[in-house]
Amino acid sequence: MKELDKQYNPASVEDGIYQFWLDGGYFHTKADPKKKPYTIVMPPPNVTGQLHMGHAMDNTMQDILIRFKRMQGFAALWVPGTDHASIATEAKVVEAMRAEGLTKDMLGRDGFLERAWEWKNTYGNRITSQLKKLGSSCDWERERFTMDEGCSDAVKEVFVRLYDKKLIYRGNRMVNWCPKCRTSISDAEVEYDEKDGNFWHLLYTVKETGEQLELATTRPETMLGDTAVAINPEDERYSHLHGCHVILPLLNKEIPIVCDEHADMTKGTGVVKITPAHDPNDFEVGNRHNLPRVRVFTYDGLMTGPADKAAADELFASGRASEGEPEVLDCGKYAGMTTKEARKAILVDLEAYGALKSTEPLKHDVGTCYRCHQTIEPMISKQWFVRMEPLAKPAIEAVEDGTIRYVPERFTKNYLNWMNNTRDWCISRQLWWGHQIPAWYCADCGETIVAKDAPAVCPKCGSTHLEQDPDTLDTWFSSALWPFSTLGWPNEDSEDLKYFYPTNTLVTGYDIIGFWVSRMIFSGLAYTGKAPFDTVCIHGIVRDEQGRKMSKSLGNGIDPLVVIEEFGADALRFMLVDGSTPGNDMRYSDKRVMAARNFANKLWNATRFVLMNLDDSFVPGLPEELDLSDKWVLSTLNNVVRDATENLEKYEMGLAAAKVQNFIWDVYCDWFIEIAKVRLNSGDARQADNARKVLVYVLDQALKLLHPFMPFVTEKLYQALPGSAETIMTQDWPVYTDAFNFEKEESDFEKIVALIKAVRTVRTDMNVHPAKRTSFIIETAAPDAFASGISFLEKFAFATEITLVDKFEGDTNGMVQVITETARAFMPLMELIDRDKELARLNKELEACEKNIASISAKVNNENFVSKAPEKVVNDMREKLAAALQKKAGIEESIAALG
RNA sequence: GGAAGCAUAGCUCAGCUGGGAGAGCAUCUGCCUUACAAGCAGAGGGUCACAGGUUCGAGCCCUGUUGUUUCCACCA
Repeated sequence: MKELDKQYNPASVEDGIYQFWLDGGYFHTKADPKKKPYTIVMPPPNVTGQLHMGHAMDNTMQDILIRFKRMQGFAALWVPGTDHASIATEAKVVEAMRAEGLTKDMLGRDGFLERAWEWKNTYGNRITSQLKKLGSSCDWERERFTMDEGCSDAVKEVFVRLYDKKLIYRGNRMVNWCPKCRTSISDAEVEYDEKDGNFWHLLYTVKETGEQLELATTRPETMLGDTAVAINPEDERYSHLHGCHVILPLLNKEIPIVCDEHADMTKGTGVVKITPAHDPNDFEVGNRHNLPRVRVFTYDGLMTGPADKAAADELFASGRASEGEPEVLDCGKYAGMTTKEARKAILVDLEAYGALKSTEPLKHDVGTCYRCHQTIEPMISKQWFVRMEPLAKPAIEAVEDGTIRYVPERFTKNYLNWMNNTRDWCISRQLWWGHQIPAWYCADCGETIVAKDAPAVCPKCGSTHLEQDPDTLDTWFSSALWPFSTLGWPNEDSEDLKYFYPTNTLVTGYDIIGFWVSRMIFSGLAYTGKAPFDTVCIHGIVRDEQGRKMSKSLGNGIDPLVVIEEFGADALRFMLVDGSTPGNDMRYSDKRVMAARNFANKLWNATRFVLMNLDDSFVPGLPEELDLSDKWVLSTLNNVVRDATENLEKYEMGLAAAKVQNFIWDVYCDWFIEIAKVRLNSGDARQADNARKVLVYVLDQALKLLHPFMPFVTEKLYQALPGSAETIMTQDWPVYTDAFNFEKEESDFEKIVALIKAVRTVRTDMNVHPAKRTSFIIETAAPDAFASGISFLEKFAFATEITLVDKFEGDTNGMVQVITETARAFMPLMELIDRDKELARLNKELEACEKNIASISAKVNNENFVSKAPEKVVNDMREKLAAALQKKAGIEESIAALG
């Protein structure tokens, strides 16, 4: 038999095993009419990314499910791929260029894209090669990229379809603008950080009455763009001002006082300044009251100046300004300042003007860009939007009617909340890296043409002066299509699409339900007519040992690759699921990785032991006769098979892992192997062979149960077993069978175990050295059970000869007595201990036993309990009472004998 | 402002449709027992956050309170 090292060294075998799997093509799955499909699409990591603990957990869970289903006989497909991550990647490429003194403008679009693709080709495989280290059994032959040809085609197809249905439109709307990334971002991409700020109380003079109207703002620099102040129509304090005007300080410009619900009477003075071009709420107010929109910031986050104004004026003069285009103010002395500088300067001037009443410190949340954490500026900008309302409706229904199920269920609410409140989705980005919007504008007649391919001439005027929209689409626009764009859509005839779609399980973190999950759901329903998956399995995030989020800025991230290198991928994987609950966050812990590593080593050594006991003549299979321990271990295994399978089917991976581990360590290693040694060393060749057969059989099954969790070590060990196939990956998942349902033997064996444990406890208590063995007399009402376990008792209870009696009548003098619920053992050990101590021990046991009896009888004697509790519960309780009474009697007799 | 999660042993966490509180780590005591010291055999350690309620019976269900984390919305 093959020799194994004394310690398992994962680093030396994992890469080889992974290569073996790749070479064997075991990850590749094709449409197979004989099998049922099971499909997972991997949430595509960013090409810019490096594997972090979140990926490790996410992919471990997916791999567990895929390996489990594959072994169950499904055509299990796991589609891997990467996301182009427009903003993140573009930022990285720009950064790399800056090091060479280059800018985007210097390279131009084509030159920049060339660089970006180069970058992608160089670094884009990093994350996928890292996923391989983890053991991910994805079908790499189907690896996709959101900007590959197929995905790009799907994107264009969707864009054109939505445009034709008027579900995509272009217009001047309020968007979140990141001046640093120089692009719009969607509402979902804005993160709110709490920052220290001020509440500045300003005074605007009412033109008609001359009174000073007080209002408060956190952003005084926007006042140059104010085109009204609002009061609530119900507010009696200001009813006399309806129809009046105020003089905007610094600009000395007359702007109206308007009545609008937006002005909240309970807040501040109830007066609010209205800047339609730079605040989402003010934008709405502006629309309601037809207020002019005056833009005072440039798209770089500077105050607008004469050139900006001139450009805008020219646009208006040309008659080409689109509807809703804002006017631009020349901010004069503030022009060119950053908003921060402008704020300072304006405050100084307001104070000098007498318009600054007071300053009040205030902590408030400021919207920042999720990528660069620059403060975002709400700006009016001409962008493309997806009309969400009609798309959201079916997506809500699909979850409400159970077509799609969230696990754990509570995330349904999270999703529905998102879907019910979603606003139109801004999908255009002022970036170059991504899917360029398939819209062309006619330079001659202004016509917009939306098509998958570039039109040769303008269909309206025949002009050839067509220019494609320079913007690209939000990254999530393409990842929303991922479950079907990766399977061949929009080609409806695609075999893969027909067979593998809809997919089954989506595994992802709760943090991207809004970003991604919801968009896949409405997209799948809208374009394929089908929900893209039936189950969304949501997991939490991995935190550091102190419970903090792992983040770059804290520098507390733990590199999974380093952990894998030291402890093995299996250990990391096991740690990430063992003892975890679906949807809950978990903490990374070195100690727990080590515990998992130790478990792998334990399994390794158990297998080593089994193999050491085999020779070339060994024939695997179950023996014809099974002894008590065989039946016990098979029965226990059988239960674990049933329970772990059930757990996996319910996505309870943590429970499944714990049960399998418990079986392997506590049942198989600690008891069955030890017990099998009796037969192995008995000198009885037939008995020894029986033991070998059961050892190998159970080990084989256990390896299969553990394989989804710890693929590497189980593969390595499986291959070392005699009679094993070439890989464990494609072996049948163990199934529950009535043939192994040995309830009686299980219970008999447990009686013996109870006695052994009791004897061990007493001996440890009394400091009896293991080498000291004694004869044994066992008094029991269940002699059959103990008779078949004599050899076990000899070994584990340190017995020399064992006598079984119904009732021990001999001299108990000098006997230590060990009492369980089903037996009473007498061991001549008295010379080793002191009688008073022994008496104290027995009395203590008696006390515990009596306490136990009291609590059980309280129940059994309670008429309400007996009449209302289920019969089984009552019977169980009665049995427990009987057993406890028996034990008590035993202890009492022992005490009497001593006394 | 709305919603959700969490609170169980010293630490980190499990605990199924309600039926006598569990694991790992840590601690203490013995063991180099022929697979494994990354191990083996034992032991100690819990008012299941608090207060009510439902129930024969509550860690689990309901209400409230406190602490904590997160998501969404708002923030003139």
